[in-house]
Amino acid sequence: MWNEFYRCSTEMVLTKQGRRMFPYCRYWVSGMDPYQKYILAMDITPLDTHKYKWNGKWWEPGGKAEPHVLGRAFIHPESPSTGQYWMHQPVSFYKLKLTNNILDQEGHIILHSMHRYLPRLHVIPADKATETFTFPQTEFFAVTAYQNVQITQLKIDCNPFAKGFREGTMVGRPSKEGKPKSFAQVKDSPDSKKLEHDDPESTEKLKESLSLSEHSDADTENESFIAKQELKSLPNSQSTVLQNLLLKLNQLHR
DNA sequence: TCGGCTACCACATTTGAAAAGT
DNA sequence: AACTTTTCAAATGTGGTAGCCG
Repeated sequence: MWNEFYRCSTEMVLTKQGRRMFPYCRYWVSGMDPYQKYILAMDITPLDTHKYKWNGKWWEPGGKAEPHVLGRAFIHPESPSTGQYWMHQPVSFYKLKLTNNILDQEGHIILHSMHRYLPRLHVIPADKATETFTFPQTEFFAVTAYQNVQITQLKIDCNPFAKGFREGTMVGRPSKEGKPKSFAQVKDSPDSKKLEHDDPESTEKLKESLSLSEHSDADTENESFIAKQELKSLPNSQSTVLQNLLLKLNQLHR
C-alpha cells in the first residue's frame, strides 16, 4: 500500500487535535535476541531543508523550511517487551498522531504543513546502542488539506473510515467535479486492497514489502525497499532527546 | 487577491459497558 | 454464580467544504 501511495507522492493531513497516519507504519521485525528486552519507538524527520508547494501536477520546492520541532517520539505502548514478543507479530504504530500545533500538550508528533518527512523506527535494546531504520517509500508531504486528488482518492479507496466518500455510498453530499475514477477502478487489480486495514492475514504480504532484514534480490527488484539502517547516525540533539524519553519510560516500568 | 488553515458536517468504524444467554 | 456472547450507543476516525486569515 505504501508503494502505491509513494508513486503519487504520499500526503498526510495535520490537524490541531492530531491526525492518524494512513497508511500507518507496521513493521515485521526479525533478528532480535528473543530474551532481550527492547523498546520500539518512532519519530519523523525532515527529508530536506525546503518548504514545498503543489503546482497542480507535482511538488516543487518553494522556500526555506521551518525549523523542525525536536523532542517528539512515539514509544510503542507495548514497550518494553522481549525480542520474542516483537518478532511473533507485526508491530503497528497506528495510534501515532500528527499535529501542526506547536503548543500541543498531547505528545503528538509536531510537523509543518507543506514540508517533506520520513518516518524512522528506533529499536532500543536494554544494554546496546540504538538501531534506527527508515523505509524510503514511507516518505510523505505534510498538509492541512490534500493537494493531489489522486492521493485523496487512494485514501478514500483504502481507508475504512473514509468509506462514506466512496462512489455509490455517498448520500446527500455534492460530488467533486472532474473527480478521477476510484483507485480500484483505475488499477483494476485484485491485489490492490490486500493490505486493507489491520488484517492479520495480510502480515505475510507486509513482511515481503517491509522486512527489516534478509531481503532477497527478487524483493528489491519488485519495488520493495530495503530498510536503511542508520546505526548511531542520529544527530546528537535528536538522539539525546530520544534517549531521555526512553530513560523516563524505563523508570516508569521499573 | 489568494493559498493555506480551521471548524464543522455526515458517515463509517471502533470501543466498551450493559444486557442476554449458557 | 461465573463466564461468554450479543447488542447498541458513544467515542473516534474519515474527507469535503465554507469561510476565515495573513
